[in-house]
Amino acid sequence: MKPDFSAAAERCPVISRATAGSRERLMPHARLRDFARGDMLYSHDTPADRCHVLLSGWVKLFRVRPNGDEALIRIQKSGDTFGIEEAMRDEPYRHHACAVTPSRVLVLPARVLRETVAGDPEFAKVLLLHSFEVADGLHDHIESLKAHKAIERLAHFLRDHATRHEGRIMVTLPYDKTTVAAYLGMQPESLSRALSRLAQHGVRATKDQIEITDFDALDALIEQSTEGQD
Amino acid sequence: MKPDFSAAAERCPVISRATAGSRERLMPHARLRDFARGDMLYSHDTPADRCHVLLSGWVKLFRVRPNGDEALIRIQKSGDTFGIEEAMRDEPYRHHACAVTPSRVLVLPARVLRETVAGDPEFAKVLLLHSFEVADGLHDHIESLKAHKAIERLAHFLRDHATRHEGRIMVTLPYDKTTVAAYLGMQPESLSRALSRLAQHGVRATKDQIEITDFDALDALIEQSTEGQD
DNA sequence: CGTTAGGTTGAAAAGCATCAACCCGTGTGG
DNA sequence: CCACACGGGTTGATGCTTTTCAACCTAACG
Repeated sequence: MKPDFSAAAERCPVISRATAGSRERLMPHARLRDFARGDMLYSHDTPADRCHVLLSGWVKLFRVRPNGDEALIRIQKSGDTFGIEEAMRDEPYRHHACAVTPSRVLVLPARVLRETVAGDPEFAKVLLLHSFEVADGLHDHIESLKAHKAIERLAHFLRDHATRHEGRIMVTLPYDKTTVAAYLGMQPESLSRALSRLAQHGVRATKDQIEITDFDALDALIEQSTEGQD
Repeated sequence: MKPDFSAAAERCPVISRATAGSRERLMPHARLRDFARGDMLYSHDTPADRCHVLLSGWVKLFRVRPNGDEALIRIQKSGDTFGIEEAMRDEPYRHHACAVTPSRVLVLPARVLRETVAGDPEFAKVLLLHSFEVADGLHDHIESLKAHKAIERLAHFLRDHATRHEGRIMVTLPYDKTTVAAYLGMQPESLSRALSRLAQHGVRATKDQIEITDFDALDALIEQSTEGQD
């Protein structure tokens, strides 16, 4: 049917692994929605009547504490799914979801998701394996929050987001620095200072570009906290 | 069959919700194992040929960084399951598992688990919902690591572990303080100091007993960081 | 008894947050 | 076309939080 959908499906770790039957059951109910930066996809504690597959852009999942602070839970990239947990259980969403860049999203009714799981054991297994992968990521995130200090978490983040570009290793921050800071569990000011301190470790940060000039030096910083003395 | 098993099954969020058919398939292959404090249940990067249900005691899941530091990922209590993710995927374990108190564990071969999932769609769904609940806990943990400072995380921990006892609210730390500190993402020294500072907030800590003398005061501390000024 | 493991305490330093000022590119309205 | 305000980001000064390192305590145990 609509060409965007099948291309999108390939990138989604859930839909791309679903059987043809499940896809045919799911996709007719899929709607495509576009969100501008700052748009809310859904709100904490509202009924999870739909789940989402991110086709492009970035979406943050967060809670708001009464003092107004945001606690950033997760950041979703293209291909990621969210709202599935709550939709499967027919519960309210456990957090807010907000686009941090312009984003295109595939929206599926919760009811259809549940019916597909009920009708296709293979699809349940796909969801299960996907859920394990998400949990893996959460474990890694917890480990880094407990074991690394701010500058190391940032170094790790940069390494993960680096891309080669005409022989140079560049990092384009996927969203604004305030959000990066929240994701890494630090204040924006600390992020700014950490970034300048990384100049000593192979990172050159200019106005709106970050280049890794010495990948090994950056690596050494990351591995150092991880380096044996025995 | 063996009486321990059925009693245990009721407490386990996975097995208690499995169908009778799945239980009959699983339980004949279950073995009961006891571990002393400090015993390893399994090691990081070894083949996950079995998964575990904790019947009593406490088990920590952790990684070791080359410098010898332990990064504590999760602490499992009675009824919790671990190793399922890896066993389902036939992958190596993603962390070490070690008993922090004497522990009794139900051990199931990975093969039987996978066969049960393959044979019973309902069981896959139970696993899926369980996996969601685990992820919920990880989200909460991440939020608290990012948004709360050490003393608040400790206050929260104490509140979660408090039990009424002849009208008094007592907290018995389930395992040694070094492990509690690692779980909360702080150094043992910081835990010790945080605990004494909590004396100002309705917590009396003696030699090996902790009493919450003013539950509201403790609550106030936890909610404070969460308190609106708008 | 001496030893050891787990825990506490103190002093000093590092790390990070906070608050305020400031910078700069962008957009808006006079 | 300019003045201005605004959001995002940076910088500096300051203080709180947490770590680090060392010493010390105490209950348990051989």
